[in-house]
Amino acid sequence: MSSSPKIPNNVYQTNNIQQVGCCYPSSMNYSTSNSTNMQMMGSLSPVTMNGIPTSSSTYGQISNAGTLSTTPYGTSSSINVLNSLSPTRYQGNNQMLTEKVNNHQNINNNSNNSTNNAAVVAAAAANAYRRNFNACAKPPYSYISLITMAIQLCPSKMCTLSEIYQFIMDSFPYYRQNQQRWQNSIRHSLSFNDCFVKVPRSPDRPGKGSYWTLHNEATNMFENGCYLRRQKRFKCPKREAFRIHHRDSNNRNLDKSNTSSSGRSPLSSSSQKSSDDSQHGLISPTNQNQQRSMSITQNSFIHQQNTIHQRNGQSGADSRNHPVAATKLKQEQCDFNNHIMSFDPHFSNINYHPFAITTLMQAAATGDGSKFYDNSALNYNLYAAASANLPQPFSSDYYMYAPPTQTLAHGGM
DNA sequence: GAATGTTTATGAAGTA
DNA sequence: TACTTCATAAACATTC
Repeated sequence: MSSSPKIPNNVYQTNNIQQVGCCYPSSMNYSTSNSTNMQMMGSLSPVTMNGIPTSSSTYGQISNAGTLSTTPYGTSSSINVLNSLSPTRYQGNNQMLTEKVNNHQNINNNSNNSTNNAAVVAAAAANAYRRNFNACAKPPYSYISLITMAIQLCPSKMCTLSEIYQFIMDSFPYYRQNQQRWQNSIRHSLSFNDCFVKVPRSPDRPGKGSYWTLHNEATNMFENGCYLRRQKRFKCPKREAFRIHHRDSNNRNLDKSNTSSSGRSPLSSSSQKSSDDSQHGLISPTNQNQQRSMSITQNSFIHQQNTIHQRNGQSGADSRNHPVAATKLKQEQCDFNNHIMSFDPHFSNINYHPFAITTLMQAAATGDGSKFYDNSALNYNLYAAASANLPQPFSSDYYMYAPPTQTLAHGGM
């Protein structure tokens, strides 16, 4: 027998495409620091993506080339090719959109059942391809979106914090870096936003941390399916009423109010949300609105400066926020909504919105791959060829595909 | 002690 | 332009 580690049930592998599944709880250890196998898979360690070193938890799948790749799940004879150029939705523009639609229509017109089936899986591969080939780009999804994805894609609709972390890292290579930074933000988002509700563990499932789920009335925050920015922030009515009440109260007593050195309200209690959340209760208000109002003048000035920067083709002042690519993506989405949905009935259903992460991630399992398209017929053929070797169905709750490998470049055309 | 959870604070960017 | 949403940092508390 081979000395290869046991392959989890939800992991499949072919010579051409590795499907790296992740079934909650993730049973796979991707840490390069603990796995010599991962170091074997990539020729470079630490791995770099477009020159940017990744964290120690980087997957082997995004490593650079190895002629014979050994992974914890087996051996692959394929060559992972990264850093090659591929048009991506992060780099979209109007012309690309037009091309995409044309290609999409051509695909629909010319396809038979066989190629449709191929396209189902190819679509997911294409999406993952784009994701992986943009590994250093920040995904244009907010933390609230990412958490929502994790919860909604989980069959039980509940995730622990660590499972949310894992989902994000599984799905978006960008977040395999600077984990302390974004994980703090994730925790903040969970606590701060009313749309997330903490569910205590049952006695038969002991462990650290609670489960997190979506508030009953917040399950449709992203009803347009695009997960980019919510139309309106969800606020629990009870909490909002409490906030308003207490804000007014605070305003009346503004002169008297005295916060501690940490700025905490006397009402603040770190245990309050947990106890109240489980009962859909209330939390202490914040003074954020007041503080924001005080900074409006400065904010407006900065905003003007950034507008000038953007007119000149420069990014905003703060690189921490969404990259310019996200702006382009949103423009692309806007163009799509305005000009394409109107004449393409296939996209009139929001469930087919190509920017919906649920569409992207579930297509291989349930969807119609023909709704995907790419502006490159070459790439489409590669994906279609790749799909022939993809195992299905698969049982993983969360899944993603490694990028198509170089072997496809020869076999696909 | 590490992971998890809560809150305050600040500022960038989007929207009406 | 005012307001909202989101990202990030940090302090601190709680839980395992």
